[in-house]
Amino acid sequence: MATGEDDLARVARMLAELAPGPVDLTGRLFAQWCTVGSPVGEVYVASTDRGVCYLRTGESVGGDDQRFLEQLRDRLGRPARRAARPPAGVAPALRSGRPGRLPLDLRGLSDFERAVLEATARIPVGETRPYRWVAERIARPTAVRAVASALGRNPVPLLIPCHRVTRANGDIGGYVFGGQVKERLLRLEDVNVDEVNDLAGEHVYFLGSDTTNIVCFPTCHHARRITEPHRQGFRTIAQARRAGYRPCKHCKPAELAA
DNA sequence: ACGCAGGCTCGCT
DNA sequence: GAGCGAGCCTGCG
Repeated sequence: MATGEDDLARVARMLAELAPGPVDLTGRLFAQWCTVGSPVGEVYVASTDRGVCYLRTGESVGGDDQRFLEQLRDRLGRPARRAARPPAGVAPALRSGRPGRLPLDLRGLSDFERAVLEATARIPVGETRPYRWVAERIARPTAVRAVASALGRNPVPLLIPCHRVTRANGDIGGYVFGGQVKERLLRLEDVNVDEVNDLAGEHVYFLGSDTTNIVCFPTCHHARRITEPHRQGFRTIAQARRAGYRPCKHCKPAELAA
């Protein structure tokens, strides 16, 4: 619980920041929150004047406004007021699964955490990537578990699509809101979860086309267009390379060119 | 051969 | 500097 003194100090600092120009005081001092529909039911969304800063599903807080507000306070450390509507763009972003240029306020996170979230945000709707892929994209190829930890602290799930990051062995992996919600989200995005599982059962983690000699992650949009007779499965990228394939430039199943 | 549980390890906070 | 995993790997049954 923050004390009155903490709040006063905070207000003083914020007022100092305000000095330069005319602004909406209320917008600067208070975060705002409201609920909005999403593919997995009502979600609570909080935002500051800089963008969305926190999101929880109604389910995850038992539909209890107070529980959401406690969690928000832990994340934000400043007061929040209820708003009638979410910031512009939030509802479409949730509906489409594409945050696009929706402003997010990720202050308070480490550089590492922000890098993880930024890389994750680039995974297209309907596709998945392994934790290792995210680690490679942020130039920390061995920090796979730290990536997982960072995603576990994602303050804005759904908007930053951490549900699209799955385990290398084909398992769906964990999720803030539970594995079942993760799977539901992926199915709603038309990820063929069953096919991915079937392939993993045969230790196939990559798909290539023998007409183009390109290998992809199985959920890559390009992989899904490979016609049956030309589909080749691979267990590793090294194996695919030995067979004369190169990694897809869209899904980038291997960062290290060779 | 395969699914599973346990142990282990590695960066980050 | 210790603790902590939304993972990974291995060995067993």
